[in-house]
Amino acid sequence: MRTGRPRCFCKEEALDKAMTVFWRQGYEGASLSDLTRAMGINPPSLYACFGSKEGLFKAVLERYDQRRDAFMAQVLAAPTVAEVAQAYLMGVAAFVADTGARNPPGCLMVQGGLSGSDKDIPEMLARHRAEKEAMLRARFEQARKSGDLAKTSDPAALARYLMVMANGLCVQAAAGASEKELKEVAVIALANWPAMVAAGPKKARAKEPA
Amino acid sequence: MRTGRPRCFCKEEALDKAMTVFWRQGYEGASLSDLTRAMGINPPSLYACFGSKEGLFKAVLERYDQRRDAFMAQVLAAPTVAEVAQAYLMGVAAFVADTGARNPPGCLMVQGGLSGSDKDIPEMLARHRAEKEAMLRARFEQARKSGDLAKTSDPAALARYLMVMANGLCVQAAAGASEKELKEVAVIALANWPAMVAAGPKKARAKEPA
DNA sequence: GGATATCTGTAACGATCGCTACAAATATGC
DNA sequence: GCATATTTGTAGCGATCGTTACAGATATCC
Repeated sequence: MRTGRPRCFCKEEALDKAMTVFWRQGYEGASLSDLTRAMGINPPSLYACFGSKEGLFKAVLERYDQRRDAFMAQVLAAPTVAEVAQAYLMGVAAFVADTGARNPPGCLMVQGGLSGSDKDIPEMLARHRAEKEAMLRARFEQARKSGDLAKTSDPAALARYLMVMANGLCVQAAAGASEKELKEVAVIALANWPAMVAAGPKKARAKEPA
Repeated sequence: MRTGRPRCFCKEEALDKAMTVFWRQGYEGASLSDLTRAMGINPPSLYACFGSKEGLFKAVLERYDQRRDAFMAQVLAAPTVAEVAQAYLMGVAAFVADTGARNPPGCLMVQGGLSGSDKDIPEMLARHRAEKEAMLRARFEQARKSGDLAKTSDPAALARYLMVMANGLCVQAAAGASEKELKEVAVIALANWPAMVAAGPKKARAKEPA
């Protein structure tokens, strides 16, 4: 066992407390005093454990990812692409609406900071979002090989479409939309999914004038 | 004419300079020194003209709205709901991708601040976004009365769907997505629009487990 | 029971935050 | 020309920012 005075707080609990602050107020909007107050510790403990505010945010983000990994695995395990899409969008809609009051509405990877005085945090969050998108894309590419998805379809664009929907749901949730309202949107987005992936998106229409 | 020493800067130009700072860095990420440096004026001039940082942001947001009013009017004037949807999403995709380098990528109403240390700015931006959504909803309600949209369809949900897409495109654009990538997503979102609005979204599916 | 190592709370660091007091500068009204 | 009104640049306000020095507290090692 390690020598020295032991830590007086639970690292995981402290990260959860910090997560809700970053989630609700964003990276720049969360001050050190906000964080230490919520975590129930003093600045030196925070810095000894996490190094800096940005280090704390990284640790929070990793914990956030861990929590969502189970959800993503469940989504990707769905047997058909249509069911993957449905599980993903309906799951996101349920998650980002503040159902249990355990978390703020929206998503840390969006609320955390789309912009800021420097680009570190926005880029970090963008990388994490891109990672989720890559998972969906890989699943769709696999489906195209196995024949579940038409050869003419574009797995990358379909994955991006789902991510755009998910991020849009986050924005709407942060503004106070209800789970019912978000699921109505998800249903619309999914309504024609089977027909769409069977035929593939009509690429020609992308060249029409906006 | 007014007495006293005249102003040395153009209010509109100053607002445009401030707009790009708020757009790129968000409300909280934009410091007074960032703003005054970009605007080419000193703090007292800013405060005499706009009252406060929040006052400046409000003025910037109003100017932003004015710029987008022409676009919204053009969208709403499209003859059919399908063309309204297409004009809106393709127009947004073109706008939020940093085409001309005249503006930062994304949308001020999203990048400006989804979260923050206090809720004033996020709520202000949410109201402005809701205003655009209300315009689309009114257009769809009118279309339902005139028969362009099926009686079984839900104008509010359709308008919300378009807003979710638009906001999602903003998030993706802020992370560096190209206009081509965004338009591919828009095309997917629009691909089945005519069939959808003819039949109306199937409400029953909203009650399926996520 | 020291010696050592780590964590704790207090208290404060320099830098920056949003904002403003003040006097010089520059216009109009008469 | 003189009084009045408004804007300008300088310079700095109190508050808060993220961060850390320091000494006391509490554990293990031997």
